[in-house]
Amino acid sequence: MALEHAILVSLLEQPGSGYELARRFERSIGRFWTATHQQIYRVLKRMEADGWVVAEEIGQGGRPDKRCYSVAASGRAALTSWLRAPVQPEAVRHELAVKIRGAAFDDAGGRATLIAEVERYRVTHEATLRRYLTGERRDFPDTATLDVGRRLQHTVLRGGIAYERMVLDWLDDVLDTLRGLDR
Amino acid sequence: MALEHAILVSLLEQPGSGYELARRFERSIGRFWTATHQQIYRVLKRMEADGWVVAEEIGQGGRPDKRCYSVAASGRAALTSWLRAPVQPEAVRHELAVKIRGAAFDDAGGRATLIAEVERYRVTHEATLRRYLTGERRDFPDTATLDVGRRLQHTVLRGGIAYERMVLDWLDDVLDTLRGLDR
DNA sequence: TCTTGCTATGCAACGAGTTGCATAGCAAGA
DNA sequence: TCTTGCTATGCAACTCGTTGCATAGCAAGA
Repeated sequence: MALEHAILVSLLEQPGSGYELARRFERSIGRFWTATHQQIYRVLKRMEADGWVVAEEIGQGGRPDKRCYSVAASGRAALTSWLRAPVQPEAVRHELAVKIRGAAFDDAGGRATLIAEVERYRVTHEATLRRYLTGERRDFPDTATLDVGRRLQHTVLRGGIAYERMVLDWLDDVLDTLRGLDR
Repeated sequence: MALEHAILVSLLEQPGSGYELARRFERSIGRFWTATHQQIYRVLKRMEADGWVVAEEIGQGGRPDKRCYSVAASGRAALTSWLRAPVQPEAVRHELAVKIRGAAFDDAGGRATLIAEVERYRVTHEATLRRYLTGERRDFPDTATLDVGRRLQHTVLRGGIAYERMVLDWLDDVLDTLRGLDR
């Protein structure tokens, strides 16, 4: 029941179409709330029916019309009351941790495969960290002069950076452990 | 499609009933894969129908029978092939991050409420970290003499500890930022 | 020219996860 | 004695999320 709220925040930061939202979820918002375009379109429909957002039809000659959404008063009210409600505890789903414990029940060959997978996984997290750091330099060059919204965005990004650094350190630990088992 | 595999790992570490599994998911496994008892019972039924696990009925005089599950050969084979398959990228869902960015669209009163929420949230993560550290001292006192399974369990626990420490540091950062906005 | 890929939206079917409720006996404490 | 809480399992209804597919025109490069 929270994709609505992520969409409201994104639309308040910048109105846009379902397609544009889907791309933002791949980049910015999707760092901490993933969603596919099908999900976004479906939820936008419901939000429009509930009067949380309003759409402006934009014809584009030939192509399907683009529906540019922005937040209505009742959507903003819904967001406010959600913002003030208690934070729910996270539902953790960490597949890799399950696989690592499962590695006790595989043989050395299987563990070698897992080591290769962890290395690949590590590369993607390295790339994510680099992307975050590049974005930080680009979007938040001067910390002193930021408005409220930008300061909050920067704090969330710092959280992403801290997370990626922690993951990379832990993956090194995991690789050491896995390599130590069959040697 | 992955709760099955978390259950297989847990049953290989120690056979048990649906109820016992549910309690393990609250404590140990649930640190990185949450599941309710309803989900676990339903999936166990399916796994039994597929021949992945076998149940031993244990009458207990009066109470409903306890069904003690253990992993069958085909379940173990299914786990092995899953262990060797590529690790899926995590689907991140971090409600608090959405609320922090949303705080730009609330007033000082709303942000004060959020600060109180973040403080409460921080207390729960402090408690989690303490629980992990206590468990580490209890279950892994002597690192040198551990078998394969225990070493892997310890590595996963170290990941949990690193995660909680990172979260606590970040929450301090978040609190500083939020408090700085309306002062 | 042909193919690939991008913008832009959407349906249908399925699988995963949540919530509320129900049963039922035993044990411990107020 | 009465209530609360634990062990132990489960159904039904619902919402959330994923996967596969479909349309349709334009732009860029092989």
